[in-house]
Amino acid sequence: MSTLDSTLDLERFLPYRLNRVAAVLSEQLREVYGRKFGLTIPEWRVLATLAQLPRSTAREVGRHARLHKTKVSRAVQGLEERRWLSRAENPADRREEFLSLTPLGITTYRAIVPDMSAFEARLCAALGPDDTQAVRHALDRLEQVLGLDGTRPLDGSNGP
Amino acid sequence: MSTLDSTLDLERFLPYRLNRVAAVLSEQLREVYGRKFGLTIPEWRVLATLAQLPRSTAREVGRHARLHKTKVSRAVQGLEERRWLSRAENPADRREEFLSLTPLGITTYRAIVPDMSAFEARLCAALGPDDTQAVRHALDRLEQVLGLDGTRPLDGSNGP
DNA sequence: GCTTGTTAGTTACATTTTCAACTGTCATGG
DNA sequence: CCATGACAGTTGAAAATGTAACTAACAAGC
Repeated sequence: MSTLDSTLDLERFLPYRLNRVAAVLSEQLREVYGRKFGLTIPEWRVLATLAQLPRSTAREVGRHARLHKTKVSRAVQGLEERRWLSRAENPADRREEFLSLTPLGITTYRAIVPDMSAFEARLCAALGPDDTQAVRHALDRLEQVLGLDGTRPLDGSNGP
Repeated sequence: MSTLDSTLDLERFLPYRLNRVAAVLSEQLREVYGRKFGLTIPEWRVLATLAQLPRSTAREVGRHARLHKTKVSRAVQGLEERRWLSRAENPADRREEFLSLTPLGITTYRAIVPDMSAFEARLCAALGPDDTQAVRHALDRLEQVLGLDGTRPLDGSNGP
């Protein structure tokens, strides 16, 4: 099949395949939280992260959600404008602020979650239980190898 | 661990995990073809696709590499400016052009491929043979479920 | 020939993302 | 105290991307 000995077949190249699959899923998901709730991807991630880890700082949110600090900063602004998030300066270190979802933000989040869960459930149903498990295992390993499993130093970004 | 019953744990959410893994790989790869050769992601994909399928049209490249036609158009412009690619109008249908890599383009491609292959080889080595196989299987299934395995109608984009 | 509809590819414009420089705060060491 | 350097977060300008409208070419029916 190769025209050249040194040809790389994109269709078999793991990073490319991963990316393509992730891009399709991302796009489909954006239908849910984007079209329906007017959220950008970083905004949704910040929302979801704060629902899970209330009173995080922007830096912590970025580290957890793997968002560059500028994305976090702008997402926080957007969420704050919509009154879905509030800030509280940390008196012990006035450089940083604790971020929390407002009741309105929590309500929005709760309205989104079932859609997201349903989306994942459909995906898993299509895969079937064995292959769902296989996908999870593959991700476990990839995360370990890439140092994404939490046991890692981490530079504070996910590609800026 | 959940603060709310209706909390979605991002760390366990498949689309999010896939995305994060893909983002890290992408970022690391861009070090190779980006920093070293000044290529954008679409440019690299067009280059790789044309190395594999010479004399494709822009549309064919886009379909194969899953790039929106605007990305293909701009990538082709960029590659042409660098004299890595040339166009030849199809006389049978003057709307489309056959795209080919120039000798210079092929040289560049051949200079990149070993880096890419080495990158993948390192990844697979870190995973070990069994888990590499597991990752490939997981991707096979995901591609099937998402209709990315070539057996699909396809709308000509990968998210524009 | 002359519609009408479709397709390949480009371009214009708005939104997003990136990158670097910046502000204000903390920590350390003189 | 007051450097010096590090760090949290913000901002502006440049680059990339997404969307839609556009041009030019084909194709089918009249």
